[in-house]
Amino acid sequence: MVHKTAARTLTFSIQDYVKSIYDLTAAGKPATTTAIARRLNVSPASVTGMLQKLASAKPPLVSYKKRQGARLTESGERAALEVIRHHRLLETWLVHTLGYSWDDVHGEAERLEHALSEELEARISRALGNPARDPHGEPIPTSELVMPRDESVPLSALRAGQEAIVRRVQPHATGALPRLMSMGIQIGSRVKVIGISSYDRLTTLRVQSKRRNVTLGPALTGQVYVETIDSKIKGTRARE
Amino acid sequence: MVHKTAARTLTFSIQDYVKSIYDLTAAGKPATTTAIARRLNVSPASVTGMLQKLASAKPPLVSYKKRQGARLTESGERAALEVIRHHRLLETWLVHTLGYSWDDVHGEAERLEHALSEELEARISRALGNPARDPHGEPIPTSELVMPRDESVPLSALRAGQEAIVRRVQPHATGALPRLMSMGIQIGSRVKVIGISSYDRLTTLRVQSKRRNVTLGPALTGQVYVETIDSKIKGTRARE
DNA sequence: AATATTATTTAGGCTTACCTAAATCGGTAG
DNA sequence: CTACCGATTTAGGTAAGCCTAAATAATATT
Repeated sequence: MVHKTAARTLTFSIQDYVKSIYDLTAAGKPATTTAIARRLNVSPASVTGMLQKLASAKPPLVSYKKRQGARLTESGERAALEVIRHHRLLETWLVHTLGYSWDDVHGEAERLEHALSEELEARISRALGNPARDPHGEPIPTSELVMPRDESVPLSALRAGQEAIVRRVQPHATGALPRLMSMGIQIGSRVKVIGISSYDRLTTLRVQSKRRNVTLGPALTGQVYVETIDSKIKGTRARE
Repeated sequence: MVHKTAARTLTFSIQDYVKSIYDLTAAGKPATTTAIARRLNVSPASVTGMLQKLASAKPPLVSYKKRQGARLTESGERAALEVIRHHRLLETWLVHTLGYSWDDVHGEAERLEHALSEELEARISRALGNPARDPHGEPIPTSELVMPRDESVPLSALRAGQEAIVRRVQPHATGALPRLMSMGIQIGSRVKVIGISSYDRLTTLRVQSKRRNVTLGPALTGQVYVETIDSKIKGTRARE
């Protein structure tokens, strides 16, 4: 059925697309058809169709040239940030007021995000004290749709011996969150890189609070973002 | 776009239909095509189509014979109660935790009700202490999908001189809620019927707490349900 | 009973968002 | 430079849900 709600007149599907494209272009490169398809569990052919549609919408939401992937336009990015704000506020809300655990709210928020009015968004945000991060440590866009800066780097960028604090975890990789929980790693956990096997890129970490060592594969170290201890000590140093 | 969530595999649209039919058949008579159409803001032709579909679904959700209106089957009623439970829990939730006013939550809940998982439903219910009524005084079906009995009668059924307590207000009639608010009537308000003009069916009430008289037309007195004081005094007398 | 009104259904279409199968493009390996 | 492979696009369908216009049935009016 067709549903247009919340984020003005955008269908649920379109909201999902712009959100995915936002994430996929975070690294600077355009989002490829297949990457979007994988993310949305949809065939590549469907993605092509949708991209063509989004690119030729009244205010185009993506810029897109055949076989070159897609990027969000100004409007597209606004739309994406709106959805992301909804999603992350909802996650925070569910954790804070209903006792959900951080590794359990993603799917729930995914469903609710499209049904949130501006009014409700504002009330939730206010009730939570206008939080800047969600339970996974991901920054929440402001009500003016500005995404807060985030200085953290992926765990995979650290070298042996470095210490860091876990700042955020991308909740997409299914299973990543429970995995981390079971190893005693959460947002705020302090970890030290014991070693990285150059052969298979396995990273061994010490989780300080647990006095315990754990080993993570590249699938996880790419999803976990940390702030290294030195950059923290030097304060605002890394500002740009 | 097509969305199937929450209440198992029923589309949003179907959920809306069964909910409407539930309400419309409350009086015992089948729900007519046009009544459903009005309620859902849809053309009568579309309703016919949907009723045919619902009647021939795998487990039929409605029983329906050409030109005779529709009733819910067992499964249809379960589906409706599920949606209604979602809706009323959400209303209660929004009022209790986000400071919404009772005349402002209906639309919000209408959008969210379809996106509620069983899990979230249960958590909300628990957090609220498994409430039996929503902010409009409407009974909330239990988690086993039993609709609590409700002994209240429409204000329009009272005679002059009778006193009663306002128990629930049907939130559908747009504008009814703000109207009542402005007259100082809420759930729990004690009122006394001063008189009913036999000519145009206008009811004049005294709102005890406000020491104030107000006059309501039949559009309102049919939506406001009350418990008369005597039935209250005699306790469980009116049990069937 | 005949006509008018209203309610309902049928018929034919549209849009959104999917899908599969069959081209086609572009880059890499020989 | 050419063949191949994976990524992408085109073509042709499907399913939901809605709509309008026209036909038909039920009810009301005279």
